[in-house]
Amino acid sequence: MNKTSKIPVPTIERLALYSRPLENLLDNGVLVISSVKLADLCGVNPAQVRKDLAYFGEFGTRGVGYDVQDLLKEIKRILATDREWALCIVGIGNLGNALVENENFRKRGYKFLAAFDSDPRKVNRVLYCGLTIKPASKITQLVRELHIEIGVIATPPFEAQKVTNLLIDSGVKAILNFAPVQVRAPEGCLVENVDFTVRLENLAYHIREPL
Amino acid sequence: MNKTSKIPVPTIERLALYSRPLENLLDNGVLVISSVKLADLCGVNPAQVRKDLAYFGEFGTRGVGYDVQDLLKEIKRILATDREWALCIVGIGNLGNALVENENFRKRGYKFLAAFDSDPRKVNRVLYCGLTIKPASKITQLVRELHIEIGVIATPPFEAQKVTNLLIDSGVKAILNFAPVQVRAPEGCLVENVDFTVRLENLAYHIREPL
DNA sequence: GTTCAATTGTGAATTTTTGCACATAGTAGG
DNA sequence: CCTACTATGTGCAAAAATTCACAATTGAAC
Repeated sequence: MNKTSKIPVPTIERLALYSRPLENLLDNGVLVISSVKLADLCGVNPAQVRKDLAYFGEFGTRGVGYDVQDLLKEIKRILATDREWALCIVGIGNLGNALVENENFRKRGYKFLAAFDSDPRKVNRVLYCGLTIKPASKITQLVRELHIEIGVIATPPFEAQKVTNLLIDSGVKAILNFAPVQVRAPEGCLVENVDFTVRLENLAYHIREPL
Repeated sequence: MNKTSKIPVPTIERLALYSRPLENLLDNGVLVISSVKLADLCGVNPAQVRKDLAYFGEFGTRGVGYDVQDLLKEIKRILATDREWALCIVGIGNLGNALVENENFRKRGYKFLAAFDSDPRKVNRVLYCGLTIKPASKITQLVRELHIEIGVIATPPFEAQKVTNLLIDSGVKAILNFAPVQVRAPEGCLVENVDFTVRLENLAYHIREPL
């Protein structure tokens, strides 16, 4: 197989999923894991695990399983999390603040190099992580100077699209949007919209009394 | 059609998606919308919109489109967002605080009735939204008393599974987990794991230099 | 009241994703 | 070296989801 051309999108999502328990296993000194056990830890089918991995190569040993350390390294290579990524965040409200201070991002190589807000009362405030909040008017200049690749949006909804356009014009390649609107990007720029209430509505649908 | 039995999971996700622009349209006095326009606003295929809606009934008028107000009402009925839901949150760090204070939840009928933390220094602190942080030891009692249906977890990862078990034993029907671990629930209880870094890794994969 | 343009609802075709089932290959014990 | 056991990698079938394409219906214009 080994054709990068037709990798299912869900496969990529699951690779990220697999890497979480693998990190734990590595920390706990587990050397080898089978597709059955890994699948169980992630709540998926074992054949799925094997097939997902097989898209990228043969990482296992028949009769044995997968070397935890090797497998984790391969997954990180595939997902490009074996390097650092330069991020910026726009909108330092409660959520924006929680995101920029989140150790979890940093630990995985996602580093916030700039934080922006359009509220003059917030500009120049120094965040716990050490960043100084810059005015939104500096977005283009700083994104270019710092070679920022991914923009994170945590503004109120009515500003999200404007900020998206600005970030894209400034050269970011992808956007992670937490504002509760579907922002649109031109061909070639990637956007992920994360809307917590969509997740809640999904839960609510499934636990509600049937119609 | 109209068989609730076999509704695709992605259809439910999209219904929530459709409701966002519909709310805007309603506010802006737009009375009618076609599947083509709605699909365009949500970045999906028009046939998809029609098929998704058709699972639940015939809400449109041929040659005309969908009445915005009616359609929104139907979607809310389907997703059970035409009622209020009782939530609690466990873990009042930066993220937990951002979630509990988030106006967006409240506006859609998701109301936090209790907030818990295991850190004695945080217990009894009063949040901006008016809630007083309670010790984790009160979870079972309060979840029962307040008839809380959905639990939101924003604890550090190593506590998430324990809290999940506790919440389920206390009677919540679903859990929205923001801790970066895959928590597991017994048969019958629903869990959504929201991991921001998975979303970032997905973006990173797609914008990275090919292997 | 006839025609035309618009738009839904849906059967059928297509594409995508998942899962089974088994040949293949490695390990361990005697 | 042979047997028994384990676990991967994958062809193929099944299932799920998406998209096409068109008949059916509506409103509007003349």
